Amino acid sequence: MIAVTSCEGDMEIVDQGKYVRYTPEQIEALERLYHECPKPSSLRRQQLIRECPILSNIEPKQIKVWFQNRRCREKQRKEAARLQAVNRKLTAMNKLLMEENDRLQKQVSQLVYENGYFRKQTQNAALPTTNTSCESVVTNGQNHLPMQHLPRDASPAGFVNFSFSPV
Amino acid sequence: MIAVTSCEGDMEIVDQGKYVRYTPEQIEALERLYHECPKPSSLRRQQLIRECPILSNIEPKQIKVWFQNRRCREKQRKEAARLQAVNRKLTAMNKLLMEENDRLQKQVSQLVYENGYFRKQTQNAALPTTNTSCESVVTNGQNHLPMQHLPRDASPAGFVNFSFSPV
DNA sequence: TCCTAATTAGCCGTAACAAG
DNA sequence: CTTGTTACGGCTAATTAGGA
Repeated sequence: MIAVTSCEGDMEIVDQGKYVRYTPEQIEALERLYHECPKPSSLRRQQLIRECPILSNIEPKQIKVWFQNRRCREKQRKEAARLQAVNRKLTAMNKLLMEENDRLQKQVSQLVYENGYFRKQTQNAALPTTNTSCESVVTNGQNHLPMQHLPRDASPAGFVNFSFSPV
Repeated sequence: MIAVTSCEGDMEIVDQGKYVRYTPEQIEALERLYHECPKPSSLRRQQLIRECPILSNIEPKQIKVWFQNRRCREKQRKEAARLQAVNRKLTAMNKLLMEENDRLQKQVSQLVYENGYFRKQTQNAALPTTNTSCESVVTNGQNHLPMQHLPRDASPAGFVNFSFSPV
C-alpha cells in the first residue's frame, strides 16, 4: 500500500517500500560493471558499492538481484538474437541454393538438348560404330534415366509451395 | 513493510503487502477465463471476481495485471515457437535443396561426359558435317560455357563453409 | 469544426521475490 | 545460481472534454 503519490517530483522515496527505478547514471555504472564481470561474488559486490558512490544508496541485496536479472535478460536476448541470426543465414543459404538449383536446371536442359543433337548426329552419320549401345554410355549406378524425357521438369520431390516468410 | 513470513504454511496473507503467489486453483481459474477471453474489459473483470469465489480475495487491479502479464507471456512464447518452426522449415528445405543440388551436379557431370563422348564420335566419324562449328550448338544467351572445364566444380559462389547449427 | 489538454488503457521493461 | 511470476514505472495510442 502507500500510494506514493505518483508522477512528478523527485521524491526521494527512501522508504524502502519497494520497486524503485534506478537512475540512468546508476544503470550506466551497473552496466559497465556488468560488462567487466557479469557474475561478481558477494564480496566483490560489496566492493562495488563502496567504490562507486553512485551506487551507495542501493542495498547489497538489490545489487545482487540486479545482476541476476541482468544475466537473465542477456540470456533471453542472446537466444532470440541467435535464432534470428540462424534464420537469416538459412534464408540466405536457401536463396543461394535456389539460384544454384535454377542454374543447374538450365544447364541440364541445355546439355540434354545438345546431347540429343549429338546423338542424332552420331546416329545419322556413323552407323558403323563401336559403341555397345545407343543408350547411356556411362552408368555410375545413379541416374539411369532414358535420356528422352528430361528436357524439362527435372524436379524430383515436391518442394513447390514452401511459403517461407522472410523471417 | 510486512515481512510476510515466508515459505511453508498456508498463511492467508490477506494483507496485500506485496508479492503473493496465486494458488494453483486460482491459476487454473484464471487460465480458464483467459482461454475464454484473453482481454476482458474492466467491467468484465469485476464480474469475474464476483462470479468466481476462488478469485474473490484478489483485487481488481491484480486481476488486471495478471491478464496483462499473461498476454505478455503468451506473446513471447508464441514468437519463440514461431521462430523455431520457421527454423525447422528452413532447415528441412535446405536439406532438400542440397540433395537436389547434389543430384543435379551428378546429372550435369554425366551429361557432360556423354556429351564429350558424342562430340568425339561426331568429330571422328562425320567430318563432312553441316554443323557450323565444333563448339556449342545452341546458345540461348546463357551458359556460354566452353564445355571443357565443367567436369567438376560447377559450384558458382562460395557457400562452402556454412557452419549452420541444427537450430 | 478543429484543436489541444487531460484522462484512460495497454504494452514494455524491469525490480523484486519464490521455487527448484 | 537459474527460472518463472507478481507488480510497478513510464511510454504511447486512443478517447474525451473544453475553448478558440
